[in-house]
Amino acid sequence: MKSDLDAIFAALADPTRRAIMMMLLEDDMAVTDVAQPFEMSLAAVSKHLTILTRARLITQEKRGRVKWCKLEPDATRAVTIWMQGFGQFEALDLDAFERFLKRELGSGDSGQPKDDDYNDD
Amino acid sequence: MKSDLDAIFAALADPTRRAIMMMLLEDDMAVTDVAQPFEMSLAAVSKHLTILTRARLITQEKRGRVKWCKLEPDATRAVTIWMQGFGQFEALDLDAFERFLKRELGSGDSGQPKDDDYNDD
DNA sequence: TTCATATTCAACCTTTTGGTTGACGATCCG
DNA sequence: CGGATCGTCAACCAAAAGGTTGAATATGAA
Repeated sequence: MKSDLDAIFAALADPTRRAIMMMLLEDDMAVTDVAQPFEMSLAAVSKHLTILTRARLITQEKRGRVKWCKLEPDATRAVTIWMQGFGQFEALDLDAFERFLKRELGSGDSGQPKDDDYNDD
Repeated sequence: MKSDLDAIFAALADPTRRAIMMMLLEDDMAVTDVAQPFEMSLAAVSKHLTILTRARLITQEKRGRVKWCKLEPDATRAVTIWMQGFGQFEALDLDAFERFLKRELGSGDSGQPKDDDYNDD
């Protein structure tokens, strides 16, 4: 079972998808409108939107024949909490980080170490 | 030319690499020691470390025959600033986000829209 | 009904990613 | 010196990612 963070980071690793996120920051948009500024097919953009949706970074709601895309700002919370553990950031909430870390490590990822010595704190 | 964020997010999308980051949170480590808990070859882990290094999430310093890996906490700053634009986070610094966004959009990524209407605020 | 629009699906292709193995260069130790 | 250890390199491989095109499905409008 893949971690949520896998999907979220992978989704954000693509510049097209980050650009889409920024576009949606201004307003909700239909798939066709999202696609318009890009030099690629509508099908390709549709796939990008699917990836963002599966990562729960956006939601898509169909009204009539138009599918509206909107940001899901809560999704960035997991990432921000994760990131905060690493920076020497003012807003560091180490407790939240620890709790998140336990859940993340407990999810049985195949990429995880077989030995979790470094995990018991 | 690839954005820094491409490399950073891509690096963090892999659970092995995130686990490595968490291990390094506790202490600097030699490559062999980083590899020890994982069920994969030393060469594979060495590649993961190279990817983290190129993303500037860690640094590697060779002393004798041992290469020490250590976290580079500043690197997470770019991500955190980027993320903050999306969440409804207390620590939202919209100015920093806007400046970062301009630089990111200005970097001539092939994945970027040809039209930047959504960018002029 | 018929036509146009909105979006996805399916098949396909190329490049990238994440892993393997074996050989190699560098360094420490006896 | 000779042998063990540390780490990378090179060649290779399978699977996933990101794109294409053309056909299919829904819905809206005339």
